[in-house]
Amino acid sequence: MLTQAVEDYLKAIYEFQAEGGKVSTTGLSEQLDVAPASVTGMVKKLAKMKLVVHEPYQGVELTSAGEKIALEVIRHHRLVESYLAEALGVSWDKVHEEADRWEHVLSEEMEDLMDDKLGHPTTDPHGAPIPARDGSMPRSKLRRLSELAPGEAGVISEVNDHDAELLRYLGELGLFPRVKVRVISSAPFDGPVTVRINGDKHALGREVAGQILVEPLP
Amino acid sequence: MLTQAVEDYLKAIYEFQAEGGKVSTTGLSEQLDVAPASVTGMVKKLAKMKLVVHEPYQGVELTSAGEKIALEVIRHHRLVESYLAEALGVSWDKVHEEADRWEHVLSEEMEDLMDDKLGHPTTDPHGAPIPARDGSMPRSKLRRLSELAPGEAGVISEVNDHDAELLRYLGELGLFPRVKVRVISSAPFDGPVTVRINGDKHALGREVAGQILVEPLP
DNA sequence: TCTTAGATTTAGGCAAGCCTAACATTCGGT
DNA sequence: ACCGAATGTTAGGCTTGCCTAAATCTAAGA
Repeated sequence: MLTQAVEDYLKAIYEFQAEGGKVSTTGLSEQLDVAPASVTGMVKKLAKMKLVVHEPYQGVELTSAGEKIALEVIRHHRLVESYLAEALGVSWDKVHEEADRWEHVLSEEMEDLMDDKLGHPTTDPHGAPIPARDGSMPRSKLRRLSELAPGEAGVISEVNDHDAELLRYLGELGLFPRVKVRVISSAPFDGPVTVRINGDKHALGREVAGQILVEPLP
Repeated sequence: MLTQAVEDYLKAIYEFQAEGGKVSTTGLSEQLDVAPASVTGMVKKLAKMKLVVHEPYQGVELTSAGEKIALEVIRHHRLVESYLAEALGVSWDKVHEEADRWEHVLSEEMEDLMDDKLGHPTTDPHGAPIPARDGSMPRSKLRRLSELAPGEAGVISEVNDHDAELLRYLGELGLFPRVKVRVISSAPFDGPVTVRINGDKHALGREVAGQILVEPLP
C-alpha cells in the first residue's frame, strides 16, 4: 500500500504535467504546502520507486506506472466529489477539501458502488473528467476564458476547484459547467474580461477568467 | 487535530472499559495489533495529554476528556457503518473494516448530513448504539446469549462486529439484531448452546454465543 | 515465604515525512 | 563571458509511531 504522501505527490505531479510541461520543485512545494527541500527528498524516493523520472535541476516526470497510480487517485477524488454533491447535497465549493481526505481511504469496492449509484458519471461537479476504471481519460481541446477574443462564445467546461472562495464567487455569478458565455470585451494590460451569461454582464479579473476552461462555440 | 493512532487507542480503551473493568496493556496490544511496548509508549503519551489516567502495571482509564473523544470517534464509526449499509448496500460483514478507515477523515458536517439522510438512527447494522451528538449513549442491561439458561428467550440486540467471518456465519443463520431466539439447551463444559430461531434449531459454539447480546424476554 | 510465569515497562532503534540552513546550479541581463 | 537572483539539492534534525530485547513488577502456587 502506498502512503498518503506518495499519492498526494503523484496526483500533484500529474496535474502540473497536464497543465502542460515540466514539473518544478517550487511548483510542487507550493501546491503541497511543503518546503522545497521536502519535495526534493520525496521526489528522490519516488524516483527510486520508479514512479517518476527525476532529472536534477530540470524537473520531474511521471513514469507510466506513476501515471497509472495518479489516475487512480484522481478517479477516487472526482468520484467522491461527485458522490458528495449528488448523494449528500454538499455544495460544490466544499467537496474538494473533503474528497482530498476521502480519496486515500476509499476501497475499490466502495468506489464501484458509488460509481454505480451515480450512473457512471464522466465529469465531477467542477466539470473535470473522471478517469475510467482502466485509467483512460478523454482530453478535449479547451481554451481559457481569458484567452477568448471579444465576440467569441463558448460553453464552460471546467473550473479550477482548488479555491473554495473562488467557487463560491463563480457560483453566485452562475458560472457553472455547461453554461454558455460570450466575451463582450477584454481589457488590455491584463485587465478584466467582461462576459455575458444568462443575459447578465459581469466583469471578471483576468486571473479568475484564467481558471475557467471553455469549449469554444463556432 | 488528533492523530489517527490516538483516536484508535481511545476507541479501543473505551470499548474495553465498556466490556467492564480494567484495561490492560496486553488487551490493547492484541486489539490494536501492536507490540505491548508500543502500547505502553502511547499510553504514556495519552496520559500526558490528560486523555487517560495511567497507573503503571495496573491499567488505564479514560478521563472524561478522553471519553468524550472516544465517543465522537465511535459515533463516526457507527454512523459510517449505518450509512454504508443503508445507502450503498454494503453487507454487514464488510462495513466495519471500511468504517475503521473512514472514521478518521469524516468532517462533522458530513457526519450530520449522513445522520440526516438516515433519519437519525440509534443503532448501527450490528445493533450497537450510536452515541448522540452530545456524547450521550444509552446503556441497556443486556446479557450474553451464552449466559441464558435453557428455556429462556430473548431478542438479539447486538453482535460483535470485529470479525467479518463470524458476521457472515451469523448472517447465514439469520442471527440479526431484532430477531427472537430461545435457548433449547446449553451443554456443560463450555459446550455448544442450542437455540431456536425462526423455527430452526442451531447449535452454536459457546465462544460464538458469547459474541451475541440479547435483551431477555419474560 | 519463595519461586516463577506472565504482564509490563524501559532502553535503544528504525522508517516516514517534515523542517531549516547551507551549498550548488541555472539562466537572464549586461 | 560573467554576476546575481532564483531555483534546486544536500546535510543534519525533529516528531510520530512502530519494533525488539532486556529489565522489572505482580501474583499465584508450593
